[in-house]
Amino acid sequence: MPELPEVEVLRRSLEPRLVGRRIAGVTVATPALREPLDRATLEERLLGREVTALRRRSKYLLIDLVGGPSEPPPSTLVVHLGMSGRLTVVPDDEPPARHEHFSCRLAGGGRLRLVDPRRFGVVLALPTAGLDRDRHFAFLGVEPFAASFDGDHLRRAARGRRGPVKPFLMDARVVVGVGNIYATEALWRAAIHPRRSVGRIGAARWDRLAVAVREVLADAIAQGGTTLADFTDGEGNAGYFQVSLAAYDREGEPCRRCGAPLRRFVQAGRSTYFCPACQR
DNA sequence: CGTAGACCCTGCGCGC
DNA sequence: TGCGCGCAGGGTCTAC
Repeated sequence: MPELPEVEVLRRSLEPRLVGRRIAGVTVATPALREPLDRATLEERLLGREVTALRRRSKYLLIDLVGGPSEPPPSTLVVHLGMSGRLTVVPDDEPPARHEHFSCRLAGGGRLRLVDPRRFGVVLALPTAGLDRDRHFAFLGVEPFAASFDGDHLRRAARGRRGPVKPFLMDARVVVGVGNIYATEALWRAAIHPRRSVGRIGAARWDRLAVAVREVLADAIAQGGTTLADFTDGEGNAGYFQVSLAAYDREGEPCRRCGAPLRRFVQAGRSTYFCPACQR
């Protein structure tokens, strides 16, 4: 469910509600997420600490923490929402929700909780120092809003590789944060066929694609993300970029550029939508 | 080596 | 109304 824009929207909404707050309690209700939750480590690295900042790397939300009884080194709560995760702050008297697998009680009131029906999410606590050498982050590629992400980056990354451009664009070693929706949308914006081989894309097309990726992500962030079923920000608000989707989930509907009916097919196990007339 | 497919899990919408 | 099927925004592992 959440790609980069949704995690960024979540980060921005939670930041003012969490920075400066202290974690007074940790509850692990369901350890069996994509990776088992380690209650002892979570307690050790979270309890009694104060939130200093919220960051994002790829589709991971990073909640930085300092302090605690024994002056421990800074730690970071890492949360990945998987497909169906929702992270929100709710009042203390809010009863535990179905699929509320993990929560932190905040000193002074409120509870940060993860609700995740499909349990593809990840929650872990790591030392802040050396975070990017952790296995979850060590092999991640460039952030799409970094200065180094451009057509040239894509062109060089594609060198020596084969296969269609859409799975390439979704490969986090190439560029992070671009999932099925935004890969579909970026290719539509750049008028590139999702099946086009990466070996048959010239510099001009790579440039166009890099611009399209950045634009579609920025537009989605500005509109609060895409809510297909269950994405919300940290206060429970839905996004509304779904009304701006030009290709995703629009099989049979007219292309907004040329009017031809959009088509759907399955690529690398995921639904892909494209305009057979103007995406080449 | 890189790429394709299965798999993890629950919920929902659809067709019968 | 009820049931079974297919599908869903992610990532990782195995098999070629």
